[in-house]
Amino acid sequence: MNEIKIKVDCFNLKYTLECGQCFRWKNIDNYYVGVIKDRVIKIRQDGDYLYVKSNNMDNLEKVVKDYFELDKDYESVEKRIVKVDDYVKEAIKNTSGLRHLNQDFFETIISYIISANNNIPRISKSVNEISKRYGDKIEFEGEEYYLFPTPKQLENVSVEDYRSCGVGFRDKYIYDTVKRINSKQIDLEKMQQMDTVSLRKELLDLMGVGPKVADCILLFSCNREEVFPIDVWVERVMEKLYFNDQVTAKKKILEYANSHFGEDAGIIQQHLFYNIREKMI
DNA sequence: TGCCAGGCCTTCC
DNA sequence: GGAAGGCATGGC
Repeated sequence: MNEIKIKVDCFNLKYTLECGQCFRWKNIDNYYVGVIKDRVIKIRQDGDYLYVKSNNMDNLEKVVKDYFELDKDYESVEKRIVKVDDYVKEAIKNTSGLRHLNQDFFETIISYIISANNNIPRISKSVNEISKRYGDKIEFEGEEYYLFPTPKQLENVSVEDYRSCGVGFRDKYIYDTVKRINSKQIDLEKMQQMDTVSLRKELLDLMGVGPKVADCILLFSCNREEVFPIDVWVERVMEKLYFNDQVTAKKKILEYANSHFGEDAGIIQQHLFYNIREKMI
């Protein structure tokens, strides 16, 4: 049997993969196809079960559980946050089962550097192009897939090379970040062990990483659920719901989110974001 | 054609 | 330390 079955509670695969936190999953037939670590994954959900296929079946259940945070008791989290207020309650009602992922740190850093002042289709295109050119190729069920490259694999890639992948003015930011990693100016392994405040500071030191990008990296690849990334959508929805539709400084929005949402701010942000985007797009 | 896209950097005050 | 302006590129 070339497929495993995993029981899930309070999990929605579609919401989780389509809410905009990841850029490389494709919906083909009734499967989502993507890459986790060093393997290709084909995954679909039917009710309370996930069905997963891969070119590498070793330890597949653990790999999938780690990536989708399946061992976390999300039902109690949702039960807790619906009590915050009626707006959050409404958002949860529409997006229940949406989880933040545990994505690769390096890939997430580069992907979110590319995300600045960009749109999701073009971000995906650029990340896929970089993978195709510099990442390892894997064949599965007659198709070719590419892993996101390691820093080492990008060692000799030039600013111009990145530019030709469609990343625009962010070419030099990616180049600089990769160079700092390969020259051991920064250590990705150590960074991930840091407390959130120190880690955030380290990330902000990277070219092309500002407050929003840093918070996305923290939330989508480091499990820091207390951070609250504020992009234009979150800004809009927060102003609409909590600031009487008035233009409000991000600093003020952040203060409100921290005090009002507390340790669950990041999770609530995802539900508010996806809920409003689904309605407006 | 002009504006926008899940911001950030640089310059200037 | 806060406010403007510029920025690659594709889609509408």
